[in-house]
Amino acid sequence: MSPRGNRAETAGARMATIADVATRAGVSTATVSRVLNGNYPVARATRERVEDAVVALGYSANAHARALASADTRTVGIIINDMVDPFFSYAARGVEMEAARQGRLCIVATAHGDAERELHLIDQLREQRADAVIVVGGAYDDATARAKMAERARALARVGSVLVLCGRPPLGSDVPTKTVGYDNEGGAFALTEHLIAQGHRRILYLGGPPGLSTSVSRLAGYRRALRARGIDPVDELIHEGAFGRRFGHRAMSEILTGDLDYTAVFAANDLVAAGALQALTDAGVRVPDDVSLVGYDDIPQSYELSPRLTTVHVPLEEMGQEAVRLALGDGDVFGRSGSDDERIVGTYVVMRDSVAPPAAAR
Amino acid sequence: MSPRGNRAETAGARMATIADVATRAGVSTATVSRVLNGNYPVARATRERVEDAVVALGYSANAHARALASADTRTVGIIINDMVDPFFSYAARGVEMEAARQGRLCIVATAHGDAERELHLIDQLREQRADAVIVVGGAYDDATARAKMAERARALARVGSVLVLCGRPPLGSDVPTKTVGYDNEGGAFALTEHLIAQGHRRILYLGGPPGLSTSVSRLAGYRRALRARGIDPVDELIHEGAFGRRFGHRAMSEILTGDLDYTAVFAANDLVAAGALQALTDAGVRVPDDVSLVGYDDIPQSYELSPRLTTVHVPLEEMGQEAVRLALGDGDVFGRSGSDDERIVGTYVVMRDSVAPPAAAR
DNA sequence: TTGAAAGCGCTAACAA
DNA sequence: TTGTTAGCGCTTTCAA
Repeated sequence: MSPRGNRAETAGARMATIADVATRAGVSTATVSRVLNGNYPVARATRERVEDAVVALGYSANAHARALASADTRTVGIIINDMVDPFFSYAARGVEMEAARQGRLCIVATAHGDAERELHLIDQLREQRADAVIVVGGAYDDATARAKMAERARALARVGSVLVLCGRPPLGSDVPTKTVGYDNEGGAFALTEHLIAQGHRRILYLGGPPGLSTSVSRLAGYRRALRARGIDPVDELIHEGAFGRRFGHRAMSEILTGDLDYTAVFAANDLVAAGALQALTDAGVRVPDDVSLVGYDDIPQSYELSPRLTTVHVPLEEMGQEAVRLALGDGDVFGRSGSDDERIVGTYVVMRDSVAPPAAAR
Repeated sequence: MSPRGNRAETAGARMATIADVATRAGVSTATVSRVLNGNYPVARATRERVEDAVVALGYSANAHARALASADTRTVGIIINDMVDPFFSYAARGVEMEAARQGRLCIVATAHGDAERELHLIDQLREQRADAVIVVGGAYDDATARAKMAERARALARVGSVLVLCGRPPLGSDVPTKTVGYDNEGGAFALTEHLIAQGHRRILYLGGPPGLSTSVSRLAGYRRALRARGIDPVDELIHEGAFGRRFGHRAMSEILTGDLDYTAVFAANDLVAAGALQALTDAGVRVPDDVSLVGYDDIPQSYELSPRLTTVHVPLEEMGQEAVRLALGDGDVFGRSGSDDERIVGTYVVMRDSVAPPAAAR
């Protein structure tokens, strides 16, 4: 008997291997491999015999044996914060669909904002020898975190994989990563400018986990736009916290109970804006008549709010798609297309119905 | 030289294998394997030497070699229609989180409603030897489709995996599958009854792809409830189509241009309801004052609509979690907990603000 | 408590 | 166009 029983024996009939197919077709395993992969010429008659044997035996190639014997695994890993957050699920959709287009499978894991867990997941994905590991979303960008991440990037490179940072600052040119990003600072600047152009001068900034790179950049853009127009950003108008709808609702509600003075709200993302909008509406504050409101990301829901939300469009799905292209190429016979290490996707302000001049200016 | 270069050689330094660790620690590979897996006693001193070697070498076990040599892959596959549809992303979240809790990775693939693609994905997941393959969502339940799916179920069983049908009718007790479901017919019945109890008699039924098991059941519940109250379901009030927001909007808009008579709308899911609500609102029809509206699934967005939507709560995330538990157990040392093949999760009507008695009755 | 060694199922170099 | 065969890196039986 063999040294151990494998799972299929447990399940009943032994499952067919390439050797069984070879025997039944009267050829060698090498030939079977060739027809399966279609990478070497095989005589028509031979091929047909092999194909028949495959069907007759219900043969299913073992991807692990294949991965072990060859170079790549036809698998990509993606790490997101949450499966149901539109920011992440749209990015994941881009990754999954592009991977699928290339015949690759997609392992998706969630870190829920926990940096340690993110590192652990990268390790797990490295064990899987995923052809690429794509990490989506902002990061807490301190030296320690960067060092740990850089170490993971090198470890991945050592096993022939590649770390792709998606919507997160690069780690430095000495670290083997690819990155696809977009300009948070610039987008926030443009959005704030739009508000200022409408006449707003006291703009409440709401949301984003303090220290998270995405928050930091958006807040920086907000500040720079104010200064550029000679307005001094004041701390009492800046309320960081989180990226969720719940935070938006709670923070806005609290602020509404006070006597803070502002004519517009810059929510750090659309979810926060949605929460804030609900608080505003519940309090009888009309948007945009009484206060203007903007969001960020342009998730589809932002179009469905009433009023439809003015926001910055971020091509989340395209980001995901670009991430796998950058790492793995087009998947075509000519191999990897661009050999650059960084890609920037474009964003733009989309003006809808949640912004108007402040009441005093009308 | 070895017959071929592997990927790591391409990438530079050869990556460390278990043999390297063994050499450096001065033990056999068997011992290294033992400390890595912690499944056999190893002397403390030996263990420490091995652990040091692992760190020093930056060793990362090759999951494929492991999968090849042992029984399970610590991987589960899930097939959904779309990454960003809340119905599916919540189910996927349940699967991913439970899998993660068990230390398993989750391969997620999308079929976009294409039955052939779904079968193909099952085949791919079988090649991966996923410990379980979970298929989420309704199916077109004809004999051919059932036969093909049954064949996949058997093929999976042959490689020691298991097919889990989630929110889809069982294939019959002779087919090796597990299923976790919920009562669509009963939920639709209860929801329709609620509408009737409010005084509605002409209830528009909107949405759901005709023939899809989920649609079929919901429509059946709607019809049965009407008949139970002596109301004859009439075809002119039944408009099937799709499960998306866009369909809801378009269909409702069209109907609004006609002179169809109804006092309530039963949308086949919340997305359809959201689309319909927008059409209604845009047309100046007030919900629930002019017409009542209900949805199905209770996705979080349905709480955020105004008015908040009355709907049937379906525990999507729990369904996903139950699917992996049913297939793989709790992941604890005592092995699989329940050995049943089917689990039903409970649903209930959640009454919010989108239903009122018809105007005529007030 | 440890080691030797036989596979797991496949690919690809080499030879024919 | 095809076959032979040496691995890929790990687990597990068996023996010590």
